[in-house]
Amino acid sequence: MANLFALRNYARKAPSTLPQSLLFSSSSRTLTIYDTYPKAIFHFLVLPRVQAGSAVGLDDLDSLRTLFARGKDSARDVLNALNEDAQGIKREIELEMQERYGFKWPIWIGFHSVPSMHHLHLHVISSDLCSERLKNKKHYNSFHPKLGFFLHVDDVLSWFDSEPSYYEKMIQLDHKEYEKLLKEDLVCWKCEASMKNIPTLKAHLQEEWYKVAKREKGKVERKRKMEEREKQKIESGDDPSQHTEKKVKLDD
DNA sequence: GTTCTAGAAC
DNA sequence: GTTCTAGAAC
Repeated sequence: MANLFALRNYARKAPSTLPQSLLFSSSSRTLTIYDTYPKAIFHFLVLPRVQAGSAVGLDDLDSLRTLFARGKDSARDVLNALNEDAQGIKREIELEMQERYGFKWPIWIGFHSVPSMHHLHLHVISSDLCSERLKNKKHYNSFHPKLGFFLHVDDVLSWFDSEPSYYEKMIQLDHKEYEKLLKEDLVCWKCEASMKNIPTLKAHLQEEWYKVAKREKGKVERKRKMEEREKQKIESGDDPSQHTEKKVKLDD
């Protein structure tokens, strides 16, 4: 059985003491770990660290709810720090996508509205959702980008600049309401097709990702060929920019 | 959060 | 008969 307090224990230690197989990177405000049970090709968790002298303690960092309870300014400060480092992780994933696959695809950054482990954690996950570890409806629906259970970080940050009544409503994070969403029928987040069960959905997600891969690789290949043609034209003295000049003169 | 497994669904 | 889901875990 997984330890529900594992993330809290990671956050309270010096990042350098964590195993290399777990720690991806760290900053003064956060640490980023590999999700132990990744639900996509790339899946990281960004965790806030306790700041020396800060009024926000380990208990306040337990979840979005406890953080919001600590006050609006404190919450905004912690969430901005998480978001900044998550954006950096996203850029690193994109480099790795290019390196390993020759193209990149969307990455989602967000929180689960009802957390399953103690200590606040921001998911940075690639949109393929292709993973051996994605095994049931709850897993899938918790990352569905349009269902509502997965709270995109940009949306959460927008609460701070919205009407106070909306802010107060959103920070309630009614667990009962959000948990209902996990029971919803399986629908492909990309093409909206209904899926009768998990194995069918997984095969479909794989197909959707292959389609993206094929299209993106095609783009790269077409670009390469076009650049090659342009280069050959210039080398053979047939500079296309000269054509424009001649045309202009003819028009005179 | 996962693993295990009974019994529902096909 | 096999696949698949969903709830218990002492």
